This record gives sequence, C-alpha cells and structure tokens, in this order.
Amino acid sequence: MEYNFNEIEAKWQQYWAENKTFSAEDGSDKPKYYGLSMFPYPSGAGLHVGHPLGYIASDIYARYKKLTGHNVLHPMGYDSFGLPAEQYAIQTGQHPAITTETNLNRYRKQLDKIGFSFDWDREVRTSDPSYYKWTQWIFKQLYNAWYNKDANKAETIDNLEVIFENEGNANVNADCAETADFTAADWKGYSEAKRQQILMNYRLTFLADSWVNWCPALGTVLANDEIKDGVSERGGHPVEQKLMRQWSMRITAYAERLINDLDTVDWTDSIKDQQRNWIGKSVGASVVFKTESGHDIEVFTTRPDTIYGVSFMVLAPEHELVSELTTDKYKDAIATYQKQASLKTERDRQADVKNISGAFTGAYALHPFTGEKIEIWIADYVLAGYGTGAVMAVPCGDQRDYDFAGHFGIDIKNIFKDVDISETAYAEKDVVITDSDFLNDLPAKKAIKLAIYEIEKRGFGKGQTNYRLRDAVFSRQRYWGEPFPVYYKNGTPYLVPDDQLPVTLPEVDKYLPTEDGEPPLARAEDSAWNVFMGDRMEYNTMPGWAGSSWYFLRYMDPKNEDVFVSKEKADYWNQVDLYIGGSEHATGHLLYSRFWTKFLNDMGFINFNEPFKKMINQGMILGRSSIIGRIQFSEKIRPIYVSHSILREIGKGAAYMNQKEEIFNHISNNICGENAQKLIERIENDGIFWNKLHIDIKYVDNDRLEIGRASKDPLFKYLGEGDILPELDGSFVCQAEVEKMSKSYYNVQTPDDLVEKFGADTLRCYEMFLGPLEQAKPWDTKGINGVHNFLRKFWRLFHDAENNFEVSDAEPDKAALKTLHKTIKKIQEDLERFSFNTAVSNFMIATNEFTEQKCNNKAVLSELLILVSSYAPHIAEELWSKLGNTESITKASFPTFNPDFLVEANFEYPVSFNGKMRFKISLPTNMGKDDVEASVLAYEQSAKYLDGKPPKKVIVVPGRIVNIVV
RNA sequence: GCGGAGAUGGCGGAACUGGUAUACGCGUCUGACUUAGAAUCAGGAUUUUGAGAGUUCGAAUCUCUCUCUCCGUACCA
Repeated sequence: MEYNFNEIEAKWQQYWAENKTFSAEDGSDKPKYYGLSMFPYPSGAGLHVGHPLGYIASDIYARYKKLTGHNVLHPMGYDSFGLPAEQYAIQTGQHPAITTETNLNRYRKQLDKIGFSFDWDREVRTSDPSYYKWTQWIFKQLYNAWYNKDANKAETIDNLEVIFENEGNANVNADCAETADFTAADWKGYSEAKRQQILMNYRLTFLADSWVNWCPALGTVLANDEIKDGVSERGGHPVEQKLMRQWSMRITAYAERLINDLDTVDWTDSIKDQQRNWIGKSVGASVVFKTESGHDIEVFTTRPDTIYGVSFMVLAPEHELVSELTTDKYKDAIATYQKQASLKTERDRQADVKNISGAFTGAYALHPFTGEKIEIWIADYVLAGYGTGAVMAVPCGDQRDYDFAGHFGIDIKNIFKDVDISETAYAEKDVVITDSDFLNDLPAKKAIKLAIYEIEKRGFGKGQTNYRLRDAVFSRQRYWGEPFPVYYKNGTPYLVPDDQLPVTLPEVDKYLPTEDGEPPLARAEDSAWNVFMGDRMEYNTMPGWAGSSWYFLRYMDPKNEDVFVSKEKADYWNQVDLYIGGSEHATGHLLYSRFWTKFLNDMGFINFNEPFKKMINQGMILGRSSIIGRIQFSEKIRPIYVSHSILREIGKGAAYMNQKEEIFNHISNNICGENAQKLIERIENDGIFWNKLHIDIKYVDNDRLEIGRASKDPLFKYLGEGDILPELDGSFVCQAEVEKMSKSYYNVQTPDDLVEKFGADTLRCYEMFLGPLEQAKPWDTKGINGVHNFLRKFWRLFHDAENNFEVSDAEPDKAALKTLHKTIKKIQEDLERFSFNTAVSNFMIATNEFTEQKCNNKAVLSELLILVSSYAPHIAEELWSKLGNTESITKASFPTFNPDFLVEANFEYPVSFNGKMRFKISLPTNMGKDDVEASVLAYEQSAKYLDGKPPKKVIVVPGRIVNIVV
C-alpha cells in the first residue's frame, strides 16, 4: 500500500506519547495559549462521530498556536460523576467507580486513535478524590463567605461576625435571606446555635428549606436547568414540587455581574441572550397596597407609571395572605380554586396558558394614591415564585390582565393618551400617560421615574430590580457525586477541617435510598467513612455541575496537593483563550463556572473574573438514517419490502384503497417492471398497509442495501421472511433521512470504524470539511472518500510512481511559490477566523495545483507540510521525517507569507456590460484607469455589445473589474 | 408570543471590506486503462442565490416587506 495510514498513525501516536511532545511548560517566556474543549461524561456508549468534532477543531487550533511560538495548554479530562453509572449500579450492584473506569478507558482509547495533542499528564477526573478534595474545599470557601453589596463582592464570614459583634446587622448591606434586625448586644447574648442560624442566612452556600424540583423516578432533586419541558432532562421523568432542606448556592448575589460581564466575553449572541433571559433582570418598583382589613400586599411592577390604570389585584393561589383575606362568602370557591391549582403540574400549567381561570377573594385593597377600592383575586397566571407572588393588574397595559379582566367582566381603564385598547392591551412604552393625576401628559419612560419618586416619597414602596434567576439547589440525593465536607452536631451543620479533606465516598450495601427516604449515603456504616465527625455526616452529595465549575483551573496545576491552583500558575495561564463545546450548557455549566470564577476572584485566589474569553459552540452532527418500506397484508401473507422509488410513490399519500387506481398506475407505469403485476395482485386481494423501517447503516453502502448481509442480523432477519421488490436494475435502494444520531435509528457512526478504514488524518480532515464548525450538519460517509483521496494525492506529491520517496532540491519555480504563498495566506486567514472547512478545501486546491505542476520541490513541500500538520498530523510527521528532519514537525515554525510571490504582470479583467459579464481581457496590472478604459473600448468584442452607441459610463476598478453602462 | 441563527446546483458547502456566483468535495454521465471490480486518469452536465421591492454602474452580500426552516425560551408582572 502506498499510503499506509494505520502504520504511520500508530507510530507517531507512540512517538508523541513517549516524547511528551504536547506537554505544556509552566511559566515559560513564550506567550501562552490555553485551548480547552468541554470535557466529556464517559458514558457506556462510547464516542460517536459527533463528539470529536469540537475536539478536532480545538486540536487544530492548539497545534497551530504551537507552530506560531506559543506555549500551549491543551488538556483533557473527564466529568466522571453522574447518573448513568449510578443507574447501572442500582441495576447490577456494580460500583459506579468500576463502571466509570471501564467507560473512561474506552474513551481514552478512542481519543488516542484520533491523534489529539492533549497533555495527558494534566488529566483531571471529577470523581477522583484528589480532585474533589478541592471541590469540597471551594464549597467550604463559599460557606465561609457572604456577599457585601456595598463592596459589590464576596467577603469572608469572619469579618461579618466582627461587624455583628460591634454593631449588629442594621448597617450590613448583604445579599441574604430575610433576617430580623439585632444589635451588637443581642448578638453577644445569642447562643452558638442561634448565631449559626443567623449566619446561615448570609452564607453563599447555605442550608434552607426550599421548594425543589423533586424527581421521584430518579430519587433526587434537580436544578431548573436540568429540567426540560417539565420533565427531567436525563430520562424524561416527571418532576414535582417538594419542600426539602437543601444546600443552595447564592448565585443570585451575582446576577447583576453575571449579566454585565457578558459584554466582556467573546461568545455568540445566542448564548449570551440565553444567559440574560435566564437571569431575567427586570427593573421597576415594589409597591405596597393596603387592604381594607389592614394587611399589606406587596407587588412588583415594571410599569409604576400605569399605577392609575390598576383595576384589580391578583395573588398567586399559594400566596400566604390568601386565607386571611378571603371573606367567608368566598371561602369555598377560593379553596376549590386553590386545590385545582395545586393539582396541576408545572407542565399542565404551562400547557394551559390560554385557559383563563381565577377566583375572587371577596376582599378589597385600597389604591395607594386614590384610595379607591380594588378587588383582590387569585389566579394561577401569577406565579408564587416570582417577585412577591402578587401583581397590580393593569388591563390596558398588560395582555394577561386584559384577558383576565375581559373574562371576568372587570373594568378596563384606559390611561394611555390616544391609544385604542378596545381590542387588545397596549404594552409598549412609547405612550403618553393620561387620567393619572401627577403623571398626566408624561411619556411613559419619564412617568416611570416620577412614579417611583412619588411612591418612595409617600412611603408606598421603592424602586426595585428583580431577577428571574433562583438560587441554585446544590444537594442531590444520590450516591455517585462529591460528598459534602459537612457533619452535623445536634442538628447544626459544621465543616470538616481542611487537613481532613477529602471526605471520600463511603461504601454502601445498595445504591438506593434508605427505607425512610434518606439518600444512599445514609446507608453507610459510621466506620465506612474516612472522616466521621459529630453525630452524622451529610448524606447528600453535590450535583454534576460542582466539579465542572472549576475544572479549567485545575488543569493549570493538576498535581498540586497544597492548593487547588497556585497563584503563579493561575496568573500565568489565566483565562481560557478558546473554549469549544456544545451550546446546550448555556444556562448550566457555563453560568455556574462564571459564578465560581467570580467568587474565587472576589476572594483573591485568582486574578480574572471570567473563565472563558472566547467560546465557539460546535453544531450537532446529525445522522443519516436508511429507511425501507414495508407493505403488509393480512397475517397469512408475506410482507413486501420495497425499494426507494416504490416507497416514494406509496408515500405520496396514495396509501389507501380509495386511491388504488392511482397506485396501480404508478406501479405499472413507473416502477418495478414485471414485479408490478405481483404487487398489484397482492394489493387487489388484501388491501394495503405500509410503514417505514430503519435499517442499520452498516448494511448500506451508497444507499444500496446489502440484503444478504442484513438479513443475517437477528435484528433484520425479517427481510428474509418477506418478498423483496427492488429497483428496475435489481438494486435495493434505501430512502435517506437526516435525523439525530440515535441507537434506535441505527444511524450511529463511531469514529473507530472510520479510523480503521481511512485513518485518523482522514477523519480529522473530513469532520472539518463537512461545513462550518458552528452549524448543525448531517453526517454522510459518502464524502469521506474524497478527503481520503486528497491525503493519498498529497502523499504522492512526495513520491514517484513506484512509491519511492523523491523530492527535488532545486530552486522552486514561480508557479510553485505562488501556489505555496497563496495557500499560506488562506490557511492562516482561515485559522484566524476559525473557518476549518475552507482550510481543508484550500489544501485540496494546493495539492491539485502541485500535482499539475509536477512539483516535488523540497523547500516548497516542507512549508506546505507544516501548514497541513495541524489538520493531518500523522502523515505530516511521517513525511517530515522522510524529508530528513530529526525533530517533530510540531517544533517547526508556521511559514511566513510573502506577498511578492503573488504579484502578476497581467490581470484578466472581466468586462461587464450593464453588470453582466461578457468576456475577459488580459491587461498589465500596472496599467492606469484611463488606459484600461481605452484598451477595453478598443477591443473588438466591445463593439458587439456597444451596438454602435457610445458608452454612457465606464467604471474601472483597477485589478478587479470593468463595467460599461450602455 | 419573545429571542437567536439561517435559506446558494441532485447533496455538503465556497464566494473575506458590494466587483468574474457555485471554489473544494460527493453524487451523476461519457471516455481511457483493466479479464473483472476497486483504484487511477481525461472530460461533460445541472443552477441564477427562499419571494418581492429598494439603494447602486454593479447585490448572494446593504435596506425594507413577506414566506419557510432550525435552535433556545415562555403566563416573569
């Protein structure tokens, strides 16, 4: 074989590993480059071709940076705590650590075969005690911190205690749970337990009873971002609300900074918007409405300017004041409504948006400005969890209020000047307010400010900003996660001292909750814990996002036993320069990492407050499924499996007997020749029922199904039990459909087969060649041959017809230099704008040109080789060493582009008439505008298009184009 | 509903600041080589950039209107 990729690739992979070619230097003088790919969860299914896409791009760029003289950190590791290993453990009793280890080894093997430039000495695994020791340590820092809103940063809890000691909490401006005021004297008099209780309100990670998303099937709580469409993201199980004592993270303290600092990172607008929406900042006012019975109802509104348009109030059904406010007459109706609402799942409630429902409490509030009586209703369109769980309803300015008022016959006041609200509410802010006393004739934006001013002045409320973002629940009732560094004494939580960390996972007899519903860790014997303190240890474990929130820091200093990352190393490596991964982590991992980074920055452990400077989100690779048609008759008769063109006709909706004639016509006219009669007879006798079946793509080549081979597979042996109707030429063609890669569609492509068949270099180039990195695109192996041929052709540039290595030492000729420098320019530009697909095309063009030029010039090919080496590193190393180099090509320097080689004496001007290109004319590049014009007009073909008339106008763009207006 | 991205041959896609539309690859067709296939080589074909208008000497590219697709998100007051 001329280009023996299997041998070459194995050889160089071994060389890189033995020579630690990709080991990053700490604190070198070179500029640093930190390129990171999102680390994978090692699932049992292994890698499919979609996984390496981002890794390959990341690898190409990292190798490129190395060639441009950077000290490159390009690590890889595993997010190895997680549910699937635990579910497997529950089913089989096998320890999740063993499952994880097995999967992880498989991943490593697959990754190694693709030839990545990972510095494996820096590998991290979140489930490794030497790693999660530091996850626990960071948890402790969060526990020992509070958020000082005046300083706008986190500070240690010790200094808060000093303040309490000296002046109580009256002057403390903290982001915290509601806490009653106390003086310094009070504080001194409090018991230890009481003090701890109070401090808990301030800590950045805290224990509190909170409504959580409980997933009974998974036996654990889930964070909001782990739920999609009202069911768990993993497994699709139903989720219900439950009040539980849980660890939470006070991410809300960082809401404002998390929004603002998005402006400082180079991410896609889509991800930034997702984060902004998730955080959901809204600016407005909180206003207190007194009720007739003397209660205060606090509402949040973004439109205080519409306060004179309030015509009723709505409380969430769960609102704490509902029972107190409801008058006797309405007690039953309210109770009924509350019950209905509570029975609805989150999902029903969302699905039921258009159904307007609510109930009147019988109570009235008093308008703070007019004193007018306002009906108080409850309705489930008001959410207990957002704002204060109560709204002032302004039908003219809010569509939901408008619909509600219309439905229940409540008055709709119009306080907008010259706006028609007879059909719908008007929610825009470009209105002028009227009928509103002191707000009259003001544009809404000014009115908002004045309204807040008045509200504050008269003591009805204050200006306020609300966020949709909730504090993040941090406990999971699972086994396979980080244990908390926490123990309990008399019900009060305490931290395990640093010198005893990590608290490792104890052995348990089963990975299930206990009989009384405690998490699996409650099963552990006291002696099974490596650290056991107080009455008991914490039974919860941390969520999946704990370990992944800071892993990019550990790569900088993976073996450090004294600190999670040393200050110098964090200063040197700093932010991740390029982060590549999927966009599905927009509101999970990517938000939590930013939160932890800001916190660690606040505490002075690192010097930057955003983790990922630039991010690219690779698109999903879709599978290409192969589908055949099955026509079924009654049970006694063999089904018929039909090829594509027949399936297509049947699929045109002509599936039922009332279109029988149509089907018959199609069949006999267009389709399967003599088989048509057979098919028609069957349908005639038995009626028709058809469906589509997915066939494993491994039995399909170029859409042709290999029936013989497929029918031997137990999964598809049915093919042998029916009749086959092929195309006229006898082949059996499958219909192709692009859909998600999934086991159930039999369309999963693993990289292993392809590496085996075509080599890693081909796979790498092909994955890039498919299209722009960010775009979702179908995977189609047909094209891989083309890329493979390119590499073979590339190989042949260096060899003669008998595959003997042969290059020339002569001076390179002009044509070769032009091709080379054109290519250097393109490749560099493509890399700089992360256009990996066009770079591969440009390599193909260069290879084609050199082939045509019969160029085997050593100097030229050496430079070309360096360009190619980041895309196809194995073949590049092999040819590089054949050229006589003794060091790895990764130590070479990226070639320098020289524009002189591209200068041409003549340019072929395209000549257009009225914008339509008609012919070309070759003229000297240095010819002036006027001369070009004269030459073109003098050209014989011009007369044809001028048709005897003088040109109206002639546009000459030197070196570009000539356009003549007639 | 809201937000984001997008629509170019039979297919994946190129065309960077408006300047030769469809590079590169796949598929397809013809021919050469071959016992045959694979491979290789030579050559051909398809279209007018989702629709409509505008700006311009010139628009895939800029502006407006509309249609459709994908992704995210949703009673957030």
